[in-house]
Amino acid sequence: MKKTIQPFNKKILDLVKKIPKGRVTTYLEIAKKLGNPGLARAVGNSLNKNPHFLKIPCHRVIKSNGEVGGFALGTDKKLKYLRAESVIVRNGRVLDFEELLYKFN
DNA sequence: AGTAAGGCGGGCA
DNA sequence: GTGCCCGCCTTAC
Repeated sequence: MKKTIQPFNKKILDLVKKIPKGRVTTYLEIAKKLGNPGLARAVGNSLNKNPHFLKIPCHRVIKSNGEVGGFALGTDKKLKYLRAESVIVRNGRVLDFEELLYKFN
């Protein structure tokens, strides 16, 4: 098996790193940006397996339906970080996440 | 609303 | 090196 697919992860890292503070994005957006919406799982998988936590604000990435989704360190942590960035979270769901959604162009 | 199946990369056996 | 199972999801039944 070859090594880590650079384009895939790199793209994810690049996109996620570009998310402004207090802004969020969805796995779907990233997946679509990568060329295939079906990549959603693979996207989260990479963020989870890869120790990019110090470099990538994974907590700014949520599910496409507004739920914060999961988090390697714990969903509660994710909520905490989001709140710390002025993102209002209610019962695991981001309020007006559509407005906070950072769309890559 | 809940459950099941799906396409994709990564990690471990 | 190859194969199988899993996963921070999405969509359809």
